Amino acid sequence: MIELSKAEFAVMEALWQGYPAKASDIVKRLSDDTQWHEKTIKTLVSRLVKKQAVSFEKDGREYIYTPTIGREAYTLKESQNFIARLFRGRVAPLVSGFAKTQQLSQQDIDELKQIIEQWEQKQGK
Amino acid sequence: MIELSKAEFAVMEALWQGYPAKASDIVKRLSDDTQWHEKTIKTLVSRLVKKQAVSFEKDGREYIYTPTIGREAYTLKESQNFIARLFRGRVAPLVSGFAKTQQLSQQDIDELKQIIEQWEQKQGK
DNA sequence: CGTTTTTGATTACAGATGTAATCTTAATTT
DNA sequence: AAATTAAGATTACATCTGTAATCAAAAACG
Repeated sequence: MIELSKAEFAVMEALWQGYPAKASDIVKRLSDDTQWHEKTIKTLVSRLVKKQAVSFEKDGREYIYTPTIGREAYTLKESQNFIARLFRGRVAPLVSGFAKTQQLSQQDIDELKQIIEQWEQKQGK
Repeated sequence: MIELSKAEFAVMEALWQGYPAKASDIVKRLSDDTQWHEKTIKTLVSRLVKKQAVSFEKDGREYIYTPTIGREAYTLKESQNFIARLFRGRVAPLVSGFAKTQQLSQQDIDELKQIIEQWEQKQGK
């Protein structure tokens, strides 16, 4: 699986916001959230290309970048890994921690209920 | 917050299994799960001491190690960070990903239901 | 056309990480 | 007592990460 560092992930977020995108677009988007130097961002983009998380097409001397992986797919993989490592693959303990420390909102609860409902539908139960 | 690398976390897991514990105990426990060399494990323990995730008492020339942070507290912090970074702080999207890819068990569902129930009790609703 | 700017490529460099090996010193064994 | 072993301390070293600076080449500007 493609592994991204935190900084690389932040760059992916900027790209996922809209693609294909030029380096300058990515830089612009990231300026809103970070103080990263343009050079830093370009280094990160290069590393993403090398890791094949991002592909590019040439347009004159500029490159037009596109993510090769979707945000959903990536975050799901990461979540699975995380949950496997910390909670032996089960999601409930994580949610439980949030509950115990009052970090669940009404919205979370509503969504969880819906997830459960759909799950039960699918189980034909 | 104390930051642990993956390898360091694995060592903490071994220590959390039972403490205070001698280095040799930790090594023994980890042999079940990993192929790490004893030297490697001791290096990791030293780094944990340096990071103050672990403290020790001398007993002759051996050290007796104790974690300074609990597993629950640490994994909660990590989870918060993770969820903040990937899902803007909300757990439901993560659970939703698991649901979509059939990674929720009946047990997960039961536990989630219980969490919800308790949450609603607390909200006095 | 020469100069400045801009783009990506290459190089830099310190700290973290994985994964030990070597060193020092004290304990154990013979 | 001499030799071996074992514990932690120190050193090692490649790779990854964060964070750029410098370089080469092409484009835009004057």
